[in-house]
Amino acid sequence: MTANPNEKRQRADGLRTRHAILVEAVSLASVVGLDGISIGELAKALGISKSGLYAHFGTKENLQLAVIDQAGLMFATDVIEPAEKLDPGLARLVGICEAFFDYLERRVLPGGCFFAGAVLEMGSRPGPVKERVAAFQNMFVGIIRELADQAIASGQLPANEESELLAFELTGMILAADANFVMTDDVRSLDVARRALRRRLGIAH
Amino acid sequence: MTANPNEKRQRADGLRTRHAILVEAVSLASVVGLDGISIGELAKALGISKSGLYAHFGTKENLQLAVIDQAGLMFATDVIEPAEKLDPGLARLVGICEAFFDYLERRVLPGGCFFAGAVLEMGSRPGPVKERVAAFQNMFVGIIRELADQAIASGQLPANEESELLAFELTGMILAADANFVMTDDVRSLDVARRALRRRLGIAH
DNA sequence: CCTACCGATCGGTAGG
DNA sequence: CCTACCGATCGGTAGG
Repeated sequence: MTANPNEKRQRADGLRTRHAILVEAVSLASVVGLDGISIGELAKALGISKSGLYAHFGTKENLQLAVIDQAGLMFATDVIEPAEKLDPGLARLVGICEAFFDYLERRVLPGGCFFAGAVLEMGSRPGPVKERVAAFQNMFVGIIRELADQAIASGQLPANEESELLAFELTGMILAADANFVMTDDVRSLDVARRALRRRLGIAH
Repeated sequence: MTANPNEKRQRADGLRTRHAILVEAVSLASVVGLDGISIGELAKALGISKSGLYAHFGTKENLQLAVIDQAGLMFATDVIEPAEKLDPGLARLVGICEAFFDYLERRVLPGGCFFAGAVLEMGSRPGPVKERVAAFQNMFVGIIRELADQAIASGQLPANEESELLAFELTGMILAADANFVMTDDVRSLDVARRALRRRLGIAH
């Protein structure tokens, strides 16, 4: 009755526009921050009107939540999924960290890692936006820690390693790599990160 | 001729006001970011008029530069100087990192470490503000690396340690400690940081 | 998705 | 340090 090809096209177009908005917004937010995005600036960058954005997201907060989800999707695609070809345990653990360094090197986003910035930006601002960022962060650190557990259990890492401490150190390397790369724009800072990683995990270089 | 007690009082008052402005601004910036500070909001928090702020700093950028300097002063006082009582080398290296974790635990600033946020916020925004942040970052990492070199040279750390990699790892721990503490507001996250630090440097716990 | 509009706030200035 | 003001932009809404 109500379903017709025309309506489907409209919906598909709407989704495509929505996706284009979010990709641009993630890119913008990586530079100016999640709160630094303005609807007017984003609309201008996309060549549409402000009210077009409101038609899609209603409020700025809803836009921010959608931006976090989109950034999470991109992060998963670019750094988590590539490592899933590797064996669980040490190989995949190293793979994720190296995929992150490669991700920075490819300059996917102009402001480096979206989440590194978002965690420090939103950490002291309670609310749904912070919670959404925290959920992603917990998910990521959880993966790292689980892989560390597997590496320890299988003897790929020393039995006296503690996965909680190792996960802390590795997320630290990821944050430091992002901070250094974004500050210097120099890929050699990523080589430091790669060498520190392999040395810490006792891998030949 | 022109110098009189009245003028001196005025200048001293001016400096006191300036200092009060900067302390409040550092605190505010630790939450909303260096660019997130607005002159109006800051003036309201201080109970003075916007033009009072302009009388002191002229432009927002000048205010930001002064805020960075003030934050640097506070950081030096709270985390670098306390460690200078300790012997150069390993003891002071550990001391600085632990002083940083204590600094977070005392909640000196409501948004955690000012510089951790500022580095990620300004990293991809070229200009004098970024350069001022970078200068402080380079100074701090330089101290860490120098202490690591001394610890290696004196045999307190293994001869096959590389100070560049170790400095990278320690700044990573500092960033991760800040991110976790700010996100969870849980002091136990700092215990993880302390344990990871001492384990990494081979210190008994 | 659009134009046209709202009150509030932005950084900054004039003049004291 | 103040009041009073500037043009620009903010997030958001009305009505289509």
